[in-house]
Amino acid sequence: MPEAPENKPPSSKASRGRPRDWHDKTEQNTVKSLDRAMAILEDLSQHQGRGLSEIADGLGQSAATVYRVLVTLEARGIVEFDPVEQLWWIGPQAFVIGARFLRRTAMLDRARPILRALMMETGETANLGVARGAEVLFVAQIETHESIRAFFPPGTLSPLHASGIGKVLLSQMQDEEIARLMAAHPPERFTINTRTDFDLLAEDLAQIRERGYAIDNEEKTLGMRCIAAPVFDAFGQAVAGISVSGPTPRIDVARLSQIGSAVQRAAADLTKALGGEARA
Amino acid sequence: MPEAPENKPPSSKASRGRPRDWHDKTEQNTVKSLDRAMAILEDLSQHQGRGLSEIADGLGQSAATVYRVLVTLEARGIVEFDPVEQLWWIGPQAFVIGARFLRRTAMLDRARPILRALMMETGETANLGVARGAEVLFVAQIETHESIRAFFPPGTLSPLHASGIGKVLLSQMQDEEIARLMAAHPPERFTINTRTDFDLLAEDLAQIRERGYAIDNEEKTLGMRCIAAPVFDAFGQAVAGISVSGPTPRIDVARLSQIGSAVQRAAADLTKALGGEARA
DNA sequence: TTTGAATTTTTCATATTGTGAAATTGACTT
DNA sequence: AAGTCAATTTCACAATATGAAAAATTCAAA
Repeated sequence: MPEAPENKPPSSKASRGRPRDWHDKTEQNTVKSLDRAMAILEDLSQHQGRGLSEIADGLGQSAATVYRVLVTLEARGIVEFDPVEQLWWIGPQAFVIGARFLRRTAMLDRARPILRALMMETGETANLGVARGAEVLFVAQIETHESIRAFFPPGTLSPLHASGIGKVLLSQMQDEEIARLMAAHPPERFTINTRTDFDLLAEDLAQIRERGYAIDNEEKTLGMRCIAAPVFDAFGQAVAGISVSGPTPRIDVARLSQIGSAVQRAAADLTKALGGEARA
Repeated sequence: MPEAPENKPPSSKASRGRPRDWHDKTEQNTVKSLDRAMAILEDLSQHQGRGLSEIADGLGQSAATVYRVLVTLEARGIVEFDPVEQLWWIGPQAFVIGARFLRRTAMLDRARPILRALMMETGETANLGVARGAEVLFVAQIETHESIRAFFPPGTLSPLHASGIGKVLLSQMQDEEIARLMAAHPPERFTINTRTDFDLLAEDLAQIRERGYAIDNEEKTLGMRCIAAPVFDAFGQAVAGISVSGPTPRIDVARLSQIGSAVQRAAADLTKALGGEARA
C-alpha cells in the first residue's frame, strides 16, 4: 500500500465540510472583552511584579476592569498575586499551558539529540529557534560545559535581523516578504556591528544563501558570535534554525568554517528527521 | 548603612493603601466570559489538534462561542489554526507568556549550575520541581549523557504522591494540609509500587522527614527510580524539590545513600542560594 | 491617636457585547 | 449534480462587562 507519509489523521472524521480556503477571520468575530483581557495578560507578562493601578494606568484601562480580569485569571493560576507586596505575577498555569506549545510537533524531541551532538562536537552552546513574526523564538538550548557561555532561555524573543538564526530564516524568505518585515519593524541597532542598513543586510543574506550558514558577528551582543543554519520541513519551508553561540575568542575566525559545517550538518540532520530535504 | 537584604522596592510608591489582609477575592468579581474562554484554552492545551466542533462538544459549549474565542486568541498567536487540516493548536505566544513565569524568581538561574553539578556527580538526569496544587510542576532539567534516561520536559505535571519531588514536598506540609490534598485528589495507582493507601504514604513521609530525602521506587513508572530532597526559601517554606532520576539498574540499592547525600547537598546549596536555611 | 493619602475592592446603573439558534457558505463525497 | 458535514456568519436578546463613584483598608505623617 502507498503510504501517507507524515501526519496520521488522528480521528476518522478528518474534514468533510471545510469553509472557504481564504480564511477571512474577520475582526467582527472576535470577543472584545477577551482581547482586552489578553492584552492585560501580555502586558503583565512583560512587566511582572506591578501593582493593580500601575498596570491599569499603563494600559489606560480602569482599575476595576483590570482587577476583575486579574482575579479571574488568578482563580486558574494563570496569574498570581503576592498578598504581602500586593503585586501581580505570571502564574504556573500559564507556564503549563504555554509549555504544551512545544508538543505540537515532535520537532523538539527530534532536535534534542541533534543539538546535544552539536554541542559536544563544537563545545559550544547549541540553540533551536523558530520564526515568530519579526522575531526569533528560542525554543530549546543545550548548554556548553564552559563556564562562559551564551544563554537564551527558552521563550526568549530576539529580532530577526540581529541573530544568526534570524538571519538564516530571513535569507530563506521571498524578497518581498523580507522587505515587508523590515519595513514594519525597522532594524534596531544593538552594537556597532548590527546591520541596520537594508542594503548591507540584503548583501549579508545573499552571502548566507550562498554559504549555507549565517554568521552573527557580535551583531546583537558585543563579545558573542553565533553561527546558524536553516531547518526545512517536509514542504520545503524553512521552519527553524539551529545555531551555535559562544564568546568571540572561542569562536575565532579559524574555526568559523569548521563550526559552520557542523551546524549545517546538524540542521540537515534535523531537516531529515522532519521528513524534509536539504536544499541545494 | 544597614542593608535592606532581599527585595528592592521597585518603584517608590510601594504600597500605601492596602486592602484587608484576608483576600476575599469573591467569585462575584470574576469575568465570566473570560473564565469560559480560559477553560477553552486550557482544554485546547490538553487536547491539541482538534477541530472546532470537537472542542465545542467536549466542553458542552456552542460552536459559535468557541469559534469566536479561538479566533480572538489566534489574532494574538496564543492559539494557532492549521488551515489545511482545520485543526487548532496552542500558539507560540502562549509559550512566550508562559515562559516568563520562570523569570519570577531567580530560582531557575540559581538552580541551573547546581543541577548541572548534581548531574555530573551522579551521572543521572537532575530535575527541579515546584508544587502546584496536588501536583508537581517540573520547571527545569539537566539531562544525563547516558542514552537511557528519565525525561520530564519542563511544564510537565505529575501527582504529588507518586514522585520523589512530590513526596518530599508533601513531607514538609502540615498533616492537615496533606490530608486535605489527598482527600481532594485520591492517589491514583500507576504501578504495583504506588502508595495509594494513606497510611502507607504517611509512613513513607515520616521516613522521608527523618532520612532527609525521598525515594520514588518505581512508583510512577516501572523501571525508574528517583531520589529527591527539599529546597527551602528564606521564610523556611519548602518551595521546590531537587531530584535525580534514572533507570533502576543504575540507581541500585548500593548507590541509594550516596546519591541521596548528593541530592541533599544540592538541595541545601539551592536553599542557601535562595537565602534560606537548611532544616535540621 | 487622629487625619490624610494612596490603593484596592465593591456597588450600581447602563449599554455594550457575548450568546445560542438558525441560516449560510464552502468543500468534499457519492 | 445533489447531499452531507463542519466552519462561519447573522440576528435578536439577554447576559454581563464596564467605568464612575463609593467603600474599605492600610500606611504614613502629624
